[in-house]
Formats: sequence, structure tokens, C-alpha cells
Amino acid sequence: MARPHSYDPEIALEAAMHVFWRDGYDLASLSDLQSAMGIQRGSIYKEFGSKKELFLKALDRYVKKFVDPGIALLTQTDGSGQERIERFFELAPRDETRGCLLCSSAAGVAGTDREVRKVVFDQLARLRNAFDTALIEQVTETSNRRSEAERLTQLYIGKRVEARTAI
Amino acid sequence: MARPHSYDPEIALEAAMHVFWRDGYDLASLSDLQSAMGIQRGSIYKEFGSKKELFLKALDRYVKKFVDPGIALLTQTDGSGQERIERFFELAPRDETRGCLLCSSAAGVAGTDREVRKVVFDQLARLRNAFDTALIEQVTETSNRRSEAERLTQLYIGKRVEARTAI
DNA sequence: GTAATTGTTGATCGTTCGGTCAACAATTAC
DNA sequence: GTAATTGTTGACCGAACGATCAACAATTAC
Repeated sequence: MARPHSYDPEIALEAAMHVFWRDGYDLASLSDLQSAMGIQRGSIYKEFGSKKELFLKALDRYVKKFVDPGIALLTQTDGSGQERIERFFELAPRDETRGCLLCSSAAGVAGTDREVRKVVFDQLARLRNAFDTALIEQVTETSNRRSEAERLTQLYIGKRVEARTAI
Repeated sequence: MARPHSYDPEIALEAAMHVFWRDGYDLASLSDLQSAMGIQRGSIYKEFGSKKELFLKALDRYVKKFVDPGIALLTQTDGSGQERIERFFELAPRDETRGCLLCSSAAGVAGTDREVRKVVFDQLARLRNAFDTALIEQVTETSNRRSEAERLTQLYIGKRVEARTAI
């Protein structure tokens, strides 16, 4: 009954995610996004609402693609928790100099935007809980386990942020 | 022989450092800096050259004020290395939600500006070396010590980046 | 006093930003 | 075919950006 889409919103979002991943929220301009997504500005706004909404959807996609598999690995039941934690830290390719969109956002836009900060906080909490689950055999005392899970989360963030400084 | 300065460049730089610390490089606008520094735009440019040069000088000041004392603690000779490392991680106040300017810059502007990236990389290397020095009693094997120093550096970055997500 | 020198100001520059919208295109229902 | 509906486009908007500069202010040397 009406003109059909000429582009796939999922593919456009995927492209936007990569721009935000590489450049961060602030440096990613609408012109950059427009080029990468292959659609015009008006279509971006009709489809995604605003730059910030587009970013939040791209971040959500990033989490589904790159964080959730790690959480699934940590919380699955085969193999020892220690093994799963080691495998978790091997998930990110060594040459991925873009780091982690979630971690970079923690250092960047999350510091100034409350809504983004909440999303980042919640996702990092999910990761912390997954570490906690993986530690349940090794560390029986709850508060010790919680602080070790906290340490592992911070270690993950540090690794992925440091990756962005590679020369 | 000429008109004297009406402001103290060191105090102005200190103010700029706090703006960059809170907002990051991109979000810190010249208007913000101007207000915080208490001098007009023209004077900022005459004194510091450009926004990026001002940022690099502010980052340098940040390192001198907040990173160097930590490095000094790690590399001093009294107390055990383990003790000094523990004290290092207690240097940052728990309620410092701005995190660490060096770490935030690693996740942010360092990803897109080569010059900033080099500075951040070098300063993180100094910190890594300081951890290595503090580990010299505990870990005698060189490559083990190096990877443990790397871990501690990443843990530090993670802690300070995570601090920015506090709700 | 005057001349020379340097610091300070704020208006102004061109550019880029995120965002909007009227015109046009493509489809379905009839 | 026409009408209705929705998708797409690119020109355009005001605002904010980083940066510049001519005019003015304050000091020293004489």
C-alpha cells in the first residue's frame, strides 16, 4: 500500500555501529554515518529518531553481537569456571584496536549523558554477574566472589580501553 | 617594557584541566574553557596555541599532579612492593566519578588523534614500568613480571573508567 | 610627556554540527 | 487509469564550533 524500504534497517544499523565503534559518539558525525549507512539524513531520522537514539540502538546491537556471547560462555555449565573465564578473555582478537564500544562509551559519552550512563552501567553489571556465576565453584564466600568478579570486569574494561592506544 | 599578564597561566591551565577531566576533549567547548579559565578566547589562543595544544598541556599537568605521585610510590624503596601496589590503588578517592583523564583519553580522543595516542601510550608505559619495579621482589622471572605489570595497568584503567559509570 | 611593546578583548570569520521539511518516487487499492 | 499511503531525497535551518584579528589597554624606556 506504500513504497517499500529501499534499504535494510538492520544493515544500516550495523554500519552505524561500526562508525560509533571506531570514532566514538561525539566524533561520529551525521555525515560520516550517512556515508557509512548508505542512506540519506532524512531516512536516518525517520528510521532512528535522533543521533542519540541511533547510538543507543547501535550500542544495543553491539552488546547482542559481542558482549552476549561472552556472557553466555561465562554462564554455561560445561568446563570449569576457570577455563571459561580464560576463554572469555581470548574472545576479542588481539588486533582489534577499536577496543570495545561499551567500554569506550563508559569513558566517554556515559560521563555526560545520564541515559547512556544507565545503559552502560546495566550492561557492565550483567557482565559482572556472569563473572560471578563462573566463579561459583572456585570462590565459595559470596563477598569474596563478588569482589573478584568486580576485578575481572575492571580487567576486561582496562584491556579493551588499552587496546585503543596501540600505535 | 610591555603590559604584564593579568592572569596566571598556571591557574588557567589548572582550570582547563578540570574541564577536560569532567567533559573529555570533544565535549569541552571553547566557551566552557573560556568561562572556567576566566580569560577570553584570544588570550587562550595566544597563550596555548590551539584547543589540542591546550589539551596536551592540561593532560601533561594532570599526569604531573595525579599520575607521577603514584609512579613515585610504586618505585620508592621503603615498604614491600606488594604494600606499595596496594597503597597505589587507594590513591584515587572512591567518590571521584570523573575517573582518570589519562584513561578516559585512551578510550576517547586517543583513538582518533595520533599525537594524543602517542602521549597516552607513553604515559601508560611509564605506569607499567613502575608496576614492574614494584613487582621485582615477588616475581623474579622477567616475562611473568612483565605480564603481571600489564595486568595491574589494565586493572587500574578499568577501575578508573568504570568509576565514570557511577549513577 | 611620547614611542615602543606586549597583553587583552570581543566581534567576527567560515565551517560543521544535528536536525527539519517540502518535493518527489514508488508502491497498493480500487 | 486515479487516489491514497508511505519511503526517499537533498536543500536548508539555526546554532555551536574552533579560530582569527583589529582595536584598545597597560606597561617600560626614554
